[in-house]
Amino acid sequence: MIQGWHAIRAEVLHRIQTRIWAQGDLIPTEQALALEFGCARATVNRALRELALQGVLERKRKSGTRVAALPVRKATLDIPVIRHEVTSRGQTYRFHVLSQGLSHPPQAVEARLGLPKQTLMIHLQTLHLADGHPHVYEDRWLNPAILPPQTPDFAAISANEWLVANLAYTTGDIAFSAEPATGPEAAALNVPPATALFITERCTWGTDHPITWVRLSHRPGYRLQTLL
Amino acid sequence: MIQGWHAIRAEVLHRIQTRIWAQGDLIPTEQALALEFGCARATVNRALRELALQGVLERKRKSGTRVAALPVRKATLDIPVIRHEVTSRGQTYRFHVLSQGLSHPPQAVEARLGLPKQTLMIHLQTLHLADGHPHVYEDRWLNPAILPPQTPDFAAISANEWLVANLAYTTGDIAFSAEPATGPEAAALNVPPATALFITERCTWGTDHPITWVRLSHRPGYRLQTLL
DNA sequence: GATGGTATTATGTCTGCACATAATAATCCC
DNA sequence: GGGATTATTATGTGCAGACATAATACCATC
Repeated sequence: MIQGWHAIRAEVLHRIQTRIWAQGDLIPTEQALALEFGCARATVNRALRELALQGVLERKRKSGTRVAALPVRKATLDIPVIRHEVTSRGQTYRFHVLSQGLSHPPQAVEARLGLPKQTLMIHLQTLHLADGHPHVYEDRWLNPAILPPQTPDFAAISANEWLVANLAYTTGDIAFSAEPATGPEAAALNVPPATALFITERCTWGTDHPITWVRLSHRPGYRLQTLL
Repeated sequence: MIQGWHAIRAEVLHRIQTRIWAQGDLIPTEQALALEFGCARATVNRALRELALQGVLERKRKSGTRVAALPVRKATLDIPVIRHEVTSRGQTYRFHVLSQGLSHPPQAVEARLGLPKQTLMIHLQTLHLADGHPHVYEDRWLNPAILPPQTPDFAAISANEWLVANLAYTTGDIAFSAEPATGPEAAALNVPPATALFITERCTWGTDHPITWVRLSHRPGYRLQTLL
């Protein structure tokens, strides 16, 4: 006897893996499965919903549920605060603000954040260190409009942490790429120019205003990893 | 009057954003919220569960639900089949198998897949093209034990697609990094040696056997992007 | 005071039922 | 035949109530 939505999910997955239900096939209705498994429809629904979220099944009202034909696998990445990423590996964390100032961001940044031209923004360049070694070079543009009258001391608390602590829950997007180290990056990370660096680029918006654009250049050897 | 779990989720998020419930705070119990919103506890549960999945809330039995103090943002990436990635941008897709053979994988690959030493594996090197231009260079090791007696023709169907079509639903892990182009990569992608390349490395297991190890070297300029 | 059992509590899950909604199939009318 | 209307159907969501489970708080005992 199968019970619990976990078990049902497992059973359905099993039937897919063993091709009892092949890719593209329509599987029985929730009703039918509930009857077969001897449980309520809600329980079957819970299991199937989970699998649909994962990309294994495709569901449509009235049409029914089918096994995804060309499954787009979904991987979930955790984006931790840098300090956590470092200390969770048992390393000590420090950071230096390399430069801080008010200036006009490059056009690309303005455009990405949807700001009018010639907006003055806070420009921060920070080096994050793990066990004293360069770990990440951070290049950040920050919308001054979202800061309190008394600008926080970003030498004491990193901009990243100040933001997550003070602007809870924002939307945004994130992109990963590989790029050759520019001059400042190479100097900060202490690597030869044009070294292959893993780049994280993030844009963040609040409910009404753009907040920040940040580009993280990770030390060589950095890997972003997750389970499928 | 608030109704629907979507609305409840939005309301809770709003209260967090406006600091009615600050970070680290315990929020009211499902009971209490259900009473306040005039709905069933199950509905509140649905909304809170969703937010917990997203990393906004942390829930523990008996302790209650609290706003995540240092939120680990979770980003979901779609890992499409390469052909889809290309054609969905309106480009034409082709691929060439550069080499195919049976040999001993490097020790690192054996170890990652948990195979005994000196196992013979199928080694495939493939170049994927978008509009005729190199898009991804693929270096794959494939466990022959999982193939049918009659080895499929990987010149006709890419190994990637053959696998998703024939071995539905597997587990595995995936890692992203930046590395300088090696000789074969540079040659295949037609870029100077040591160019910064975005690398995807994936390991896949079936229920009992390891299946494949694959390393994808993306053309310069490639970005992996998602919403937060 | 330390230790181990017990009560309490908030979330996790399940059941059965109901209605809503979207998409398809069937039908009717011109 | 063609187009608009009406059923049908499978999933989406809701409710009220129940028991399970994990974690904590409390208390009795040694």
